[in-house]
Amino acid sequence: MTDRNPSGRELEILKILWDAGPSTVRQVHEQMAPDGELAFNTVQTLLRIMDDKGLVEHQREGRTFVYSPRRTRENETSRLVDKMFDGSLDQLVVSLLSSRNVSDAELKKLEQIISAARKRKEPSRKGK
Amino acid sequence: MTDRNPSGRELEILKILWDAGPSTVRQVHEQMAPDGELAFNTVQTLLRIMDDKGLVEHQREGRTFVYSPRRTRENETSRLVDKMFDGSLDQLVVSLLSSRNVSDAELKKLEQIISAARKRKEPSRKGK
DNA sequence: GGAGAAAACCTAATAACTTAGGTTATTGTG
DNA sequence: CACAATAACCTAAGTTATTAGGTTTTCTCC
Repeated sequence: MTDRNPSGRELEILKILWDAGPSTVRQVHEQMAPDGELAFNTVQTLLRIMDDKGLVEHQREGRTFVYSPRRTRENETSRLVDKMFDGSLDQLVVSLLSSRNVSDAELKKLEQIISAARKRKEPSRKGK
Repeated sequence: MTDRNPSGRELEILKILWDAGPSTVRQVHEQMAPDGELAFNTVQTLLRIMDDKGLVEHQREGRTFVYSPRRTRENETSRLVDKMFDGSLDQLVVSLLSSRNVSDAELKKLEQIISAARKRKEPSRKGK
């Protein structure tokens, strides 16, 4: 039970909580089903179960519960990369670049992100 | 039915097929459960169901079936990124860099991968 | 050809996921 | 106070996932 993965709907809810921050059942419901494709109660049940499983936690706010994700998107993604690529970030990126059309602007941004990460790493390479 | 996601075990099996190439039930079983934690029949059933769902396909080879994945790892990953990050590759990478310790060697390799992708995209243009 | 092994095929039970209806408690309003 | 609204709580039904035991088929070897 240590690390069961979130199922489809669970992931959907986690994503909403990641994007929107701590939310009430109502708020999550509105995000998931703005046109009522899903009952309020359904979302409520899902959240309660996820609470039991430790995927989210809640806090009373007056008489309503405010739910927050327990796992960060970072960790969740990391687990996925481990699962799909044995942890190889390189492989993941190669894979993504080959499967989707990435704009030059995005590539450029990526380049910057990487080089920034390298700079952050380099200067402290003396300590050991 | 168009795009249901593979569940835990299914993903595990897909990964084996991606890594090892087309395999028989026995081969998959040995990969998944070298010490018999899972029955042969279990793996066989999983593969048959995945076949029904179109996640894998099979081919007779003598009297045994050889299974191959129908979806590429690339596509599967792509779908996941869409789900978690609304398709933003940048966000994904930022996220991963923050959640794991990436070696400088790996970062360097990443840089090369990306700059190669850029070149492929705009052969006529110059880098900065 | 028959015995044994290995494979596919059939079946089923349990657990987990997904959905939502009904019930109860709280609170704000006329 | 009574009533409507809103929220949590309880329950359950239908579906999918996970697991594996039997059964039948097919091959191989003596």
